[in-house]
Amino acid sequence: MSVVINISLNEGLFLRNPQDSVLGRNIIKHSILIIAEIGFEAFNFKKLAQEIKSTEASVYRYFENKQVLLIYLVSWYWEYVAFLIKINTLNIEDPRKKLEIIINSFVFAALDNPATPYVDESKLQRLIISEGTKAYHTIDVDEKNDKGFFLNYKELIKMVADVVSEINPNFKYPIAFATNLFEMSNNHIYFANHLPRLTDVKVPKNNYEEVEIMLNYFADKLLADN
Amino acid sequence: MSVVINISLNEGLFLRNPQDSVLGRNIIKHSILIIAEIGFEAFNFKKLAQEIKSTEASVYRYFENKQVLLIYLVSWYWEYVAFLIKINTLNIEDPRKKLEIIINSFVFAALDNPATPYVDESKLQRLIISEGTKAYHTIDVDEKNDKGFFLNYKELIKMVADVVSEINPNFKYPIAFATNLFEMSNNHIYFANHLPRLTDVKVPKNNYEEVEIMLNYFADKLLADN
DNA sequence: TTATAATGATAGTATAACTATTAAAAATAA
DNA sequence: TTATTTTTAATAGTTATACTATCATTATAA
Repeated sequence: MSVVINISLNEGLFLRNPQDSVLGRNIIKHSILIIAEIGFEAFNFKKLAQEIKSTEASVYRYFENKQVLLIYLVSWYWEYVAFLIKINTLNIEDPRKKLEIIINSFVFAALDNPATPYVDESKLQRLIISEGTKAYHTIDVDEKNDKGFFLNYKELIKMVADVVSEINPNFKYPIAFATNLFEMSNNHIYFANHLPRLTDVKVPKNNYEEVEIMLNYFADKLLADN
Repeated sequence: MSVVINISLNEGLFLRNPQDSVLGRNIIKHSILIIAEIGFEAFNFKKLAQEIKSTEASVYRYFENKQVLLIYLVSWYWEYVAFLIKINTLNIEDPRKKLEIIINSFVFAALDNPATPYVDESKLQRLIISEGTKAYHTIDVDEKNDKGFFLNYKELIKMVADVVSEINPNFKYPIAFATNLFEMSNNHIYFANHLPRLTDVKVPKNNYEEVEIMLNYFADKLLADN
């Protein structure tokens, strides 16, 4: 028996659902691997097609262009993190404990999950950390937003912000703090690996424990009732 | 009489110092305007050359490529913010007051300064907000870092982190908090303008007051001695 | 089995990101 | 002031990217 998680994403993100065919799943799988390896700028559909022994034209039948494919991958990740949070907080009452699990889920998202056979979670997380914000730092962000391309991220943030408000209803910026937790998590892993003078934490051998401790420290200070 | 601020940047960032010639200053001036208008991806040296009535080849004599030009602009901005902070905190003793001025300087950086005749600060800030992180989110970040391309940012962060430690020597993550102040400042202005559901603040007509208040709120909570 | 859809193979266009060469103009030094 | 050097402009060319179009082939579904 095997369980397969099916992540559902906005239909506008693709021309043909990549989850429904071998070629589609290959596109997802190998685009993650290639982008994680050579970076988003050097990545293109020709290289991807060569890797999966298909053609550029075939890849274009699934995704409008590489920018939208990136948004797809990022949305997939956000949905996956939301899924992890939901199952891990299922029986938890205490909101502070819930937030702890949320923070831990950012880290846990790097563990490979056999229920997602065509996604290497560890590589995908690396991609998110180094390329993720390029998904929404584009000149046409408003049009893309109108098409609902960022809904998954917004829903995830809303979920976290609600927990923040539960912990301390008087805290004035629950949404900003929720987005900040994500951004900090990604940024400081990146800084620790590449620009260590921009952070206080270390991540030896991709052990993100210090990042987790830091985020909880920030949460405690910010959400203390004083 | 006129005062002209000369920002000094790492020599590795350019092939010929753009501050030393009319063409060079034109490159700086118009690259800011064009990138702020059409975004970094659509920007290229041909469009820039057309705008300043020069040629692609001439632009290439100043900058290796558009990525390095972006780092130059971003570094220029960081140096400028550092300069603003220094003159505005000159006679201030109280570190909490200093941090308030630092936070205010992020906002103030958008005011046009006649002492920098070839830089439109307001446009440059918009560029930093929407494209800034692309300067260091590149596959060759380590090599660029080795060449000292990000020193200006690091120095600025160090200066802010020192103030943070002055306010509360027991605070465990002064550097992370300093970088976070910058990132939050930029991100939440961007979110307020493009993805409002990712923040709690509003920036009507580029009035960044709410962002300033939020950052000070975070600073107070985080640096309170408890 | 036939129709329909998905994929592959191939070709072509416009633009980007450079590099090279030579001539003209501008700056500077003798 | 002229001669020399440096900078810029004009032009052309190369390789790669980001697509689009067409048609043949293969898989799938009715």
